Amino acid sequence: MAQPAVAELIDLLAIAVRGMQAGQRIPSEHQIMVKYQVSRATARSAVEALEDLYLVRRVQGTGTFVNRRIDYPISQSRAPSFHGIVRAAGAQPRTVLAGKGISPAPEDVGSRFGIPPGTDALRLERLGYIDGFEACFFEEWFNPRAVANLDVALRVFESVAEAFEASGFTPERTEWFGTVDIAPAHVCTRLGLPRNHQTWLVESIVSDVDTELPLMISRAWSRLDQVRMVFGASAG
Amino acid sequence: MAQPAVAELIDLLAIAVRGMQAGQRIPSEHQIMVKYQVSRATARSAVEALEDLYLVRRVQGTGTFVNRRIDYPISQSRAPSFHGIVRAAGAQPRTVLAGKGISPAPEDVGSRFGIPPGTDALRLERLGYIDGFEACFFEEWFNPRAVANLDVALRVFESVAEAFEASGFTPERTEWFGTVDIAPAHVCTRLGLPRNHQTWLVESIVSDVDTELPLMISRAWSRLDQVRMVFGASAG
DNA sequence: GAGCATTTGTCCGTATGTATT
DNA sequence: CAATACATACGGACAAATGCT
Repeated sequence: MAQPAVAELIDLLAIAVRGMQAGQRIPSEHQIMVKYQVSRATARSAVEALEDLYLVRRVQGTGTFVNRRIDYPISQSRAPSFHGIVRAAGAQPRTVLAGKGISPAPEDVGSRFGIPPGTDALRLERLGYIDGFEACFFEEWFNPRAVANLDVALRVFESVAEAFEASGFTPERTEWFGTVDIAPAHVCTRLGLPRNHQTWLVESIVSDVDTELPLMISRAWSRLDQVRMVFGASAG
Repeated sequence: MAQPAVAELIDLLAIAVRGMQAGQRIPSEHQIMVKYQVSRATARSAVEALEDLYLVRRVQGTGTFVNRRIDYPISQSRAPSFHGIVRAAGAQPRTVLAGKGISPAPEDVGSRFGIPPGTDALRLERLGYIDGFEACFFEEWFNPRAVANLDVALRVFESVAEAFEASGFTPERTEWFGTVDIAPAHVCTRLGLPRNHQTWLVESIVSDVDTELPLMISRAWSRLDQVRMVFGASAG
């Protein structure tokens, strides 16, 4: 044969999947096995390949479903509003508080904020869902010089950006870097991933556009199968 | 058992691999099978997992070898010199011309260059190697208003950036975006990847810093197992 | 809650093909 | 040519999660 049986099967399934709607269920491994006259192992590895291409999402005991992936632009000018970006992509955002604490800021965070070593700062952990699936995990440190009552504000507003704006700030991502890396164990757990899995990693510093006061330092890990980060910048 | 046999095996192998030097050979699947008392399939899928983590590189008929991955920073200020970045990471760069042609520039390229539709422009395809392995594939369009004799210059200098500088320009990446995406078939072939494989994709516009004249528009696909792109920007 | 069928997850053994040395 | 090592494929078995009765 010109190419291995799996490759052929992957092509056929990929075409079929692309013609389906997000959330729809694809044939089970057993059905694929019978229909295409291959062994379970072959059918399985083909479906695994589709998963590697982020075309499907598999749930043990239930089935395999067509996956959707949204574009997530990251640039200087754009404020880091999870809700806004997800909605702009036509999907349903949701965030839940996954952890909270006031504790001494780590050295690198504290020096950015311009606060004495050991100063307490608010730290939030949030979990972002897209269309009901865990997609992003945020770890955020807030500058106590800027947003003393943010804890309260966050209960009213759905996004950090809105909370900032309500406090009279105009948040802007002034510094950032992004890459793909292996997520720490506790992040994998939160995102429902196996250990040592690859994720997007975006670190950013958000400052007030007028005063240049650093408002927040955040780290965000995102599932590759849920979002496609697009990093960019332009001189204009 | 607390966790599946594969997971345990992956951990053990990952630790062993991290303690080895780049290029060294790891035990064969058969040796792993015997040593850890697992089936060939289990040993194999563990090694596949190491490959997914970019820790090893497998060569049929030869063996599996410890892989090295270099950081590849992308930012506004940094000129896109493949050689410089690879050397800075302590690895051996090499580029070869993979294709060349003078043909009418596509519309999006032409409009950026400010040339009439259908104007001929130089297009280069280059293949970048890191430590002897295919790592990046570049597709570059050059502005005929800026670098008429670049074809000649490129035979003298090892990098595009140097050729520009020799022509009196100070090249700077003025606009760019980067993400991870499935590479086109011809790119996968060049990079020695199976079809429909994920790669880094970086598109950038390089302009002269003084005149703001666009010099080059390039698209670069890079193997995830060879480079770790780090995108970033800062207000300073 | 218990029981059952379905579906994916893990694991084993075996055989053959293909590329390299 | 032979040995080695990875690539592909088959078949069978059981575990774990889910959803339904």
